[in-house]
Amino acid sequence: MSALRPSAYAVLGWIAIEPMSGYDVRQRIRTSVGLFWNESFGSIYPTLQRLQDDGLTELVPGGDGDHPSRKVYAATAAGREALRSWLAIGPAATHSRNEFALKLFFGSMTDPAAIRAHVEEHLAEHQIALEELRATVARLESELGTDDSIPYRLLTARLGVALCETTVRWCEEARTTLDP
Amino acid sequence: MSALRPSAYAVLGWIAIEPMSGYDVRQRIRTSVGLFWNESFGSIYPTLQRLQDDGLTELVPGGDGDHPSRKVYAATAAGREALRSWLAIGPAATHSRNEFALKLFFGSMTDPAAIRAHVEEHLAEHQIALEELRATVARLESELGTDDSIPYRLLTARLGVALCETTVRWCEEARTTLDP
DNA sequence: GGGTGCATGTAATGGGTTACATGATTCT
DNA sequence: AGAATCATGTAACCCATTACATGCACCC
Repeated sequence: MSALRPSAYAVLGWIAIEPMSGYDVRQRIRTSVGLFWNESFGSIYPTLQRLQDDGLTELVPGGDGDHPSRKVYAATAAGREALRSWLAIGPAATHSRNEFALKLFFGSMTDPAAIRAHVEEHLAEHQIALEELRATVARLESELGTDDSIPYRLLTARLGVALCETTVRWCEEARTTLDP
Repeated sequence: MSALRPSAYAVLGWIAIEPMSGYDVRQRIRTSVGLFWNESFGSIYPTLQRLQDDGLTELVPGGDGDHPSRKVYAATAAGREALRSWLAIGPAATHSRNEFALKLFFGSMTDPAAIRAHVEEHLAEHQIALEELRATVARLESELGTDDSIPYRLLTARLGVALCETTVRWCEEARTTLDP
């Protein structure tokens, strides 16, 4: 029985906040910590199986019978305890694979117009992400006090906003610098 | 013959800037785009073999005979062309695995003191990274005009500085928010 | 002599992405 | 009726990390 990977805790964490399906977990990860973490279905469903086998989650009645294949998972006491101890140990170093930054770095070795286009695209993407994150922050602020998880989720969203704002500002400056 | 991965271009890119060894490539990646990309030896050496097989790099005399095992690679014309076209196509979406952000997000489910400790550690790491990046920016600014690659490397370093500054600021605010 | 840094490489493991496969439901 | 969304799952492939293995050089 090998140790659970961070991916497993990303899934378990959401289930511990609120019982939900694998499909839901994916949506939630995308729209909450999506900037910092993501999981594909091909990872989530096997992970869910593993969590079940280890007794960290359990199936609960799915509410409505609209989607018969839908399976709703909840965290067990053992699951919450596993999560608690994993969260307490120091996080592994972040390793990102930012292809945009890589291509920018080697930008002198291709067409300048191509790099300018990459910057524009990067800007557009981050402007969209920024709007979404700001909406998330506003929503979480209004939900303060309703759930213990909100303050932490808010902090994370605010980090996302701050990083996106910085990226957007940098893109706008870079656009000027790279202007032909 | 499958397509080259981004990793291969990260290696090839540095070799195209200046002929160097696999060991050098690793150092350069760490101290330049390290915040956005990293490669381990276990990835670099096989990649180098692959680049050789594809005729994108070639071995050149190593300069001094101090380290007889040292192999210095240079980019061929074909290598530069492969790099040029890869750089021009739109970068794939960034996917980061930021375990710190993940643990913060689920922070309500563990000891608050543990999360505060994570924030302190995150702050310390980014303060160090920030100093290094500022030194890099200063060095690159002094080297402007000596090489075509400098302006792009400078832009990348400035993005790193901006993101680190934002992270440091966020940590300092979070420290206050999480104060017991 | 010992520790650190330079230098190259291999092998195994493991896990995540991608693509594939299927089917129900809701909305236009 | 068709498109989009909800929903679960499998299989293969790939590749990156990790650990292992080796040896020289330099400095204290």
